[in-house]
Amino acid sequence: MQTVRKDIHNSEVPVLCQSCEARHQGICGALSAEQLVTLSKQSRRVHRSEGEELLGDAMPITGYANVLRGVVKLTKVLEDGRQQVVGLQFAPDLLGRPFAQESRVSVETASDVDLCMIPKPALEAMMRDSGALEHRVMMQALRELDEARDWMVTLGRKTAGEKVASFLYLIATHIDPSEDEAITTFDLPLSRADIADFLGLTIETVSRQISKLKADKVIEIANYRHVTVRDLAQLRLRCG
Amino acid sequence: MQTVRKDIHNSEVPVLCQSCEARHQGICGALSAEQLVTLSKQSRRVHRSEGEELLGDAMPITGYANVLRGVVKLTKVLEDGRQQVVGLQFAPDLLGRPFAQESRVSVETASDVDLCMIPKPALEAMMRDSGALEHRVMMQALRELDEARDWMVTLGRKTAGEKVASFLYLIATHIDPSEDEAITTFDLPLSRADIADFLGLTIETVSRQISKLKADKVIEIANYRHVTVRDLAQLRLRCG
DNA sequence: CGCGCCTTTGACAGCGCTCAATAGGTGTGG
DNA sequence: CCACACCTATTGAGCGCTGTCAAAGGCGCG
Repeated sequence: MQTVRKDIHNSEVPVLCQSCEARHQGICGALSAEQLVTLSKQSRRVHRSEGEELLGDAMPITGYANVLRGVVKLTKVLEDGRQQVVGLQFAPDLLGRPFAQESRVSVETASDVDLCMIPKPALEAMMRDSGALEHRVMMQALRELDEARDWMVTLGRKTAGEKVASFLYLIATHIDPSEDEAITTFDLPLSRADIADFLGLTIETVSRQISKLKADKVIEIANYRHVTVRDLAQLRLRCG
Repeated sequence: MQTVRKDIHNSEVPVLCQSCEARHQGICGALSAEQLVTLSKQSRRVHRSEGEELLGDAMPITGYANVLRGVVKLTKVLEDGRQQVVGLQFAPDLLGRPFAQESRVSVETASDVDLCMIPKPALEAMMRDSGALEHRVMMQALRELDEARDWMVTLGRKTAGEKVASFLYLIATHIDPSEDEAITTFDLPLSRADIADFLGLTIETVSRQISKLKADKVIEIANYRHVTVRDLAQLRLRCG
């Protein structure tokens, strides 16, 4: 006769969560089946198309959301309109600045995305109950801090060529959360304008640098968006 | 007869901690007198002079430290020597990337500093016991993340003049943790080289922009380091 | 097929970097 | 007390990278 461990028995895991990535690598991995049921009752999956604003800067935060598929960008804008992308969120990241009353960034979809929306009180109550959950949220915040600091070096000290190479390398290593290694062919989840705002450049400079990488046979590009990395080592080298 | 609340009765607070800023605004504010005693037994106050390296990049982390006075800079270096300051820590910030095995930044004193060193196992054990402590550490990490993202806008989208104004404004509002408002006269805690590495500029450009602010009567400078802000509104305006 | 949007490419200008010389402040020794 | 050295900061000249402005090319969609 087979032993059944309660916490992984699928009949106790909400249908919504059964094939969900956030339950493994994401924050829901810190929850028991029981907690998962409680949380899933208040959550709902939604789809958002490319270019939608999920939350504006200085808007009150009403909830959190797990990214299940796609890419979400966090941006800040200066008064005169200059824009900077300050973060990219991939599955299974949690969206939403924990414990903040209002957003300090604008949150927009960079591609089509699937989200699992969680009301703010629901997740925060569960964080108070479960140290393990709060710990996992903290670990994500710390990882985001590491990534932000890595990117500050790129923004402050790299040339345009190095910035574009760094961006392509980042996407190659982050686009598919299930892969540990970099993948060498993928669709860019960002427009040239978004890439420029992420790198602190203009679209023209981004375009020129991409063309140079193409001319140097480091990458190939079809239909503006579909990238094949022909020489990953060379791309890595050009990151500075 | 006076009521004595145990948790604030000074005779129970370790001597080391009695006049310590970290006990109020810093992470130690989350601790009971009893926990404070436990932690203080394993901690020690130390002084470090300007320009000392506290921890190298990729070095194993042996402990945490509260900044009690002075400024500490976190830097990253590219292989060819280009350097970027990715964070500044003022009192009563906690130094040390929580739960990391090794450092991802180089930690150096930017000025003379006083620190309260805490062994890694001691603080982490107490975080496991005290959700309130872990929560406070998390809140600091989230604040640092907010600050890093603010700075990404400065690095990616501001002109040299705006960068220097932003730096001076940051120092005016952060140098003295006891002041809520910006203070208008202070000593720069960073050399021109450090400022340049923080702003992603060269020392020459930093110098030129400071001279311009001086010529425009926005600030005055004595002895290279002592700054008086003559027109704070104008300085704010020039931050972009 | 024609229109609109995104991207690419080109010409030119300007901001910030590089290289170099000068100025100012600090510390030491005569 | 001053002369000198050393270090940091300032100032200047020239150039190159990246931004600006403009036009053309490519893809999707009606």
